[in-house]
Amino acid sequence: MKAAAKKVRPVVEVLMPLDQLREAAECLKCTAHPHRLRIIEILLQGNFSVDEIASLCELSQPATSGHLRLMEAKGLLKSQRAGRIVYYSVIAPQLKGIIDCVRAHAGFSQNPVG
Amino acid sequence: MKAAAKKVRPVVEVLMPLDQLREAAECLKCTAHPHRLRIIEILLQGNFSVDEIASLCELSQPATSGHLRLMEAKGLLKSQRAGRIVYYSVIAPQLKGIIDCVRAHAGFSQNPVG
DNA sequence: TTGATATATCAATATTTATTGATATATTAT
DNA sequence: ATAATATATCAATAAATATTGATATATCAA
Repeated sequence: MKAAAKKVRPVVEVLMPLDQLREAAECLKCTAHPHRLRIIEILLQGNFSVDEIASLCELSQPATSGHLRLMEAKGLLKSQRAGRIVYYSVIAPQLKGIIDCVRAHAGFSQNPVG
Repeated sequence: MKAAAKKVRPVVEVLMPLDQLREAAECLKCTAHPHRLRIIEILLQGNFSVDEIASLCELSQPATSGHLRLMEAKGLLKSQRAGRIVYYSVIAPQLKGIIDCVRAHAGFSQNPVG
């Protein structure tokens, strides 16, 4: 062996590129809000109008609209107008995974079977 | 049938209680940062010192320490001093799930097999 | 047109979070 | 005690987010 080999720790496995981490962080930040998590929970079960979501969440209409538009702007949701009603729905597949993860670790299970 | 039954939409399945959503949001908010995601990636592969993490992440020492203590304060990590070196490690099981979710949707797979 | 309903936008303030460098503390070796 | 190393804290400014109510727009019905 040559010169003082500096104590080397096991090399870390491949890490995701920063760009991807930034994107992921954006998405996570968007979901990191209790009311938005609830809205996502609801929309994972179907399409709902702003009004329906507002009352299911017990939120004001403007607040609900704000959350929905924020998530739409980030590409997590999409909206579709039918007359005067606007229906929102999930488009980002990662939302299912995030909610599953949240449920899994909150002592809550969607299918209380096991 | 009696009176005008108001058009009823399929009832939404059980939603998580707000308290749990608040907790989950706290945790998500904490992970929703590109450098912290990287730190979590690293710590999921073992225990590392502040210095090691700083250089793996190309972050300053104070910045690294700040992120680590924040995550420790939220109960996601723990630290253990050995002499003058402090090793951090993961304690919150949900971190694995979050990183898996992030990897799954970033066109990145840890085991580039399939 | 008017009125009613559904949704979106704005503005203003409050709160939180990020970022940085300077400095403090703790540990070990001499 | 002093020096060197490893980590933590502080302070100050910047930047991002949340929250609320008032108001605007759009659609439909009469």
